[in-house]
Amino acid sequence: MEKRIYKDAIYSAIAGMTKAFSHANRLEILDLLANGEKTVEQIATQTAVSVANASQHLQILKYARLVNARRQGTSIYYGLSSKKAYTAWKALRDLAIDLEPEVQRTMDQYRLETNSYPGCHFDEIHQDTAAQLLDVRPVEEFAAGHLNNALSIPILELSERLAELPRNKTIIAYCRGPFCTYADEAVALLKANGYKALRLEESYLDINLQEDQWKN
Amino acid sequence: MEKRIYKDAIYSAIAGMTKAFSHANRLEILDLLANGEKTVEQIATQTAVSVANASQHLQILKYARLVNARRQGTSIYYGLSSKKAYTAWKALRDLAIDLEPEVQRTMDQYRLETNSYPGCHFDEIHQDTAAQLLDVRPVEEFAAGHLNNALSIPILELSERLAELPRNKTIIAYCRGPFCTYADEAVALLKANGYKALRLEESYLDINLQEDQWKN
DNA sequence: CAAATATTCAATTGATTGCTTGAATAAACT
DNA sequence: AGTTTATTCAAGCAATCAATTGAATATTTG
Repeated sequence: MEKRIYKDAIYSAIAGMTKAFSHANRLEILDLLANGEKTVEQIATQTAVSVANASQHLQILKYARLVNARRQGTSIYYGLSSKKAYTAWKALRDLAIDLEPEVQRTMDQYRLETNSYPGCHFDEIHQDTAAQLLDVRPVEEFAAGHLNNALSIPILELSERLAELPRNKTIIAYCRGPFCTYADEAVALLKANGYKALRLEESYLDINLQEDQWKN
Repeated sequence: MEKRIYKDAIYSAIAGMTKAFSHANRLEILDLLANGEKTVEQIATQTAVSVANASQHLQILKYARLVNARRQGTSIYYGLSSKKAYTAWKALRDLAIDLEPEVQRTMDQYRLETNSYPGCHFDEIHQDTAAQLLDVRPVEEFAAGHLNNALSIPILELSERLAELPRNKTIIAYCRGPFCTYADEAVALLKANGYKALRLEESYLDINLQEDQWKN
């Protein structure tokens, strides 16, 4: 094999897979699926596209082996194929947060408009006994994996279930990751009801991935 | 700001940056620039495209902030903008090596055709006194950064400079990374001349990045 | 076996991306 | 100042990608 042919083949194959990452909707889908399996319809609804369109994007992700599909009952559940797929998405995400001003600006503006307060990091609070972790994602996502000692109250039920939360602790709300707004909404609601509350910057998967690093 | 508008803005901005990664030639350029600054002409020559075409790809990479440009004398030198950019490329690369069969197959076939021998990893050899690290990249790349205790003999000069290598040690050749063939060529030449030689799987940057992880 | 339902396919149209060519720019050297 | 040289720009054409629509498929459930 010619050296040039070899390199072209390799880099083209990688670029082919990389193309799966280069569409806003597909990134959103990956971010969503990182938190647990979902049906095509759920994905379409939550990312605000048509079912046919979501299906097409899922085909592309499946062809690139970033997600896999599993039939259960009448539906097909799509899920992230591997942790490495999340690692790659996280690397791209962190890079963009770092050097794409548009991303920073949009995040800042959102937090300003919604009067969000500064978040905190897992390292700072995870052995603080005066802090209570609160997972505000849907229950299925909590079931698929969550931080140790976290309480599960989905954001939609939070206003009715405030009583379950300890009054004497700071509530640390977390959700799907840096672009998810559930935790911000939770903090706003909690503060309005007299709780001390903060948003955790990391998601469950970010922590999970980090812990894996120490294992190796 | 509407939640939907916010998410669309964020994911679109990230996808915009990600598009810079989704072309074979641009990946090859990133891989090249990770080893040190180069002029447009050098990049064009080494990646086998026209100068105008290389320039266009570089504009795209620059716009995405993955590379930056610096004028020196009559030429413009392009270089990787940050270590994070390499981290992201490495994450994509590793993911593809892991789950894109075409990449694996091509690498395997190349090694078979060129009778390449199995490589070794930095962990296994870096404090082995019976091993001699050999950097076969061009001198400028060696100057831009190299592994401790490595000798620098560019692949083009290797056949004339064999005498500089210790006969009693195993020569561990390394180059630009997993898709670079210099180290394979070096090992073939060394073995043909009676040396014990192995290819190092990692590049200088891979090790460098790994060491940074422990620092944090 | 038939009906219901979730998902995928196929075809179309418009938008974006990629490469080539030849000209334009801009800095550096004489 | 004029010339050289490296790089970029602009225009054009081909190829690829994206969203929509409506139909087709396949599996479950009755």
